Amino acid sequence: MVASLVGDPARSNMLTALMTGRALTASELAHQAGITPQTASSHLSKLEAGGLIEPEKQGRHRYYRLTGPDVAHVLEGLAGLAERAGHTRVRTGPKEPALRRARICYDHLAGDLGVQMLDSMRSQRLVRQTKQSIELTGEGKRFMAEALQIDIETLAHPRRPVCKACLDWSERRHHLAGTLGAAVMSRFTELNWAARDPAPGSRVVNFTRTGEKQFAALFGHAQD
Amino acid sequence: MVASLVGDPARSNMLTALMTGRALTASELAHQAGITPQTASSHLSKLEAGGLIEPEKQGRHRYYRLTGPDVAHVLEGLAGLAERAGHTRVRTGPKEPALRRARICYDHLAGDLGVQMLDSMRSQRLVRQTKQSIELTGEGKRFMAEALQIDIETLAHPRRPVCKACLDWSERRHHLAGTLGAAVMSRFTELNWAARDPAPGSRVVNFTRTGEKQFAALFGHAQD
DNA sequence: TTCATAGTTCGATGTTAACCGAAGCATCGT
DNA sequence: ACGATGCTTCGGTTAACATCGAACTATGAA
Repeated sequence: MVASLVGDPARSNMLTALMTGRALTASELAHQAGITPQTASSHLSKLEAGGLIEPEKQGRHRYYRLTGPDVAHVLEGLAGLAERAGHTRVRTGPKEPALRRARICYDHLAGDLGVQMLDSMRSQRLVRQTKQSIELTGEGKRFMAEALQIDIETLAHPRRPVCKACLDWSERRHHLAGTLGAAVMSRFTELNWAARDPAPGSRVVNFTRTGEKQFAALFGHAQD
Repeated sequence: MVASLVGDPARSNMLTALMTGRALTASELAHQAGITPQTASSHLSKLEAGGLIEPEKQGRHRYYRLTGPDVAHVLEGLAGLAERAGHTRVRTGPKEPALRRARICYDHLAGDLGVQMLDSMRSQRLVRQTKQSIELTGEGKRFMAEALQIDIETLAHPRRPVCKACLDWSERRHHLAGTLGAAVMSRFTELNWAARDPAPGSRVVNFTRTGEKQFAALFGHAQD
């Protein structure tokens, strides 16, 4: 049954990550879904057997993509029904609630707080988001310099964008990635506002008391 | 999550039964899905909470229908994906395999054998099936009279059709209902070809050795 | 009123499947 | 050759949920 494939939270997270049309590797998908590679592997083979995704081997990577636009269409339809029912509440994947609150996504902040930050930046007009790309406004550059002592000019990178929207598996919305996202996260760490959980391999990010307060002052709930 | 609602076999059976557009009572749906009323009640409230179906009270009955054509549309889309993947294999509901082989659906034969019978009748040109209605051919009338000593003329009924296609939950295909379906089943019983399971409340139908043989001779696997 | 039917709620049971650790290929880089 | 990385397979644990029996509510019939 196809529906039961989509029904599982972890698989659903993977599929939404693939909705962009891009092909992603198995480990990227595992990361997006917040599960280990072993578990992801099992899910991916099930999705493949169900004809929803197809793999492409490339070196030691396996890239997966949706098998076709019809799949994306049905997934959108399901999302539409969920929306209509006000049923959009996030069915979180497995494991720790702390992971949903704040965690590391590669090198930047993800989870509830990560999404909240980007939301706030949008409503404060610090960034302009057009379709797939994000751009910092003049206001935004000033803000980063003054509030966080981050010089945008130093963030340019040949292969990596400064701002990038990254899909958040626990929130199903975007948080800030790119070199700016990384810079912000490391600044948080330097300022002793937050620290990665000491447990080996953990992606949880713990905020300090003052960190929480400062974060709220800068990116507190937007009223838009 | 909407998809997980559709993913469960029992719920999926109920939904496909509702795909006709008609509203069905809770017990009818339980019957179609092959589960007890208690279980059905739980499923129905979940489907209602998910916004897929809506109830209508009428006396002591609760009629359920799909909330809209968009729901039906998404369900069709899912079925389409399943089809495309050659993934149409029946994910049966719970319980006894005997129930899937042959059982009573109100008063006629359902399950694997029920579906097989109607299939065979079609390929033998005993019936003509147009969209939603089924009609016995002249050949069919002769067949019923000779092979089963059933006189079609006596089967007319003011409120009930002689032939009717009834959706089979375990096979997802039609079997024969209506007064003819009932007549055939009671003939099978009289001829000692089959008998309802003596266990109280059981819907299982047990075929005798000779019954199996005779049935196969009349409705053996069609080669169409 | 009393009985029967339709449906729900509650509690207990059982099965399924997601999950991860550990170990096993395969591929790439050196 | 060797180690590192990406991914898979295997085994055992755990949590979620479908399932049913029994008891309860509501509606209709006698």
